[in-house]
Amino acid sequence: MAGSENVPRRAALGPLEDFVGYHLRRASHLFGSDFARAVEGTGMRQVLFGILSVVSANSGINQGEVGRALGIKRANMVSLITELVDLGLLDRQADADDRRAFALTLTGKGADVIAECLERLTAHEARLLSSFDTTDRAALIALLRRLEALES
Amino acid sequence: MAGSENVPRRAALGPLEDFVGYHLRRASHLFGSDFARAVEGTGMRQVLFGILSVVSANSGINQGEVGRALGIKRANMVSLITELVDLGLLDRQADADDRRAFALTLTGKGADVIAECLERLTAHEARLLSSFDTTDRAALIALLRRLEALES
DNA sequence: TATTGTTATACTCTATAACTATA
DNA sequence: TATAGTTATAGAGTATAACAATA
Repeated sequence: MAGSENVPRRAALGPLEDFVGYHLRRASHLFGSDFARAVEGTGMRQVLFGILSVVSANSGINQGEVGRALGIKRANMVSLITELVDLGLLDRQADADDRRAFALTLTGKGADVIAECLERLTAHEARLLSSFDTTDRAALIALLRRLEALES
Repeated sequence: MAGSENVPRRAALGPLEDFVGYHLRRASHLFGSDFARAVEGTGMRQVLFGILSVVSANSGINQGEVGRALGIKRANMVSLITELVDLGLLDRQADADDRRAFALTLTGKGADVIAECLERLTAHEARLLSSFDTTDRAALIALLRRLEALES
């Protein structure tokens, strides 16, 4: 049979093959790796970009709210925000109303980085999803959102 | 309007909302957390269970092949396999044909642990996917498999 | 020359617990 | 009493580079 030689078939996965959790993990990791390649040189990572995105949509928001929106624990937000402030992408100012909190805003540089990444990431998603038409993509996102909605 | 008070609405995500990669990450994390709860007390983790599953379906397979099937780097397989051997779940014996390799097989205890976890994990997936009918579930897995197929 | 397994190492993400200062 | 932010710390997954033994 032509074409049947030298095919490096992969080992069967066993019961794992039928678990949604496994496929989510693999697909997520694949997207994560490609994300890193896509934004190489910008200093961005998935978590950091997520934070910038939420702040850009909610100027003046505080850490806790950002973390809640993204599923990041308070304790872990601290160094992430500090990192973004140190990079000059985020501005952290004492909140006028609540002296415990900080109001976060994007800096000009932060807005530039987001814009640059958005361009690259749009291409990155388009590349990975090149075999997906509009319906497929919408169906996938809809299914994933239903899963996310389970979060306590 | 009744019911509109005290709704702790979450902050908007901004551009992030439309990225498949983000939703994959959140959904995968959710499944991972619930996986851990489901198998609590068995000593299993997602990666370890994956390895056991592949070995169970390919008795005598070596580390490299398992890693390739699961997307785990050779270097990281070493301690994982050692861990499973030390737990008495995996047997590692010199391969008869290739003296560089080890042949991996499940121990009786390993088979027991897999069986126990399979039962719990089936319930765990059923719980998370309780709002998914057979068609939804199949559609989701099919979409995720198409993404995984992109892997080099 | 390629491959199996190995060691060493580093980075990132996430988790928990305990603390402070404000509300 | 609850919340915003913090510190310290640990666990886990993944990444790269370099090496020995064998194919």
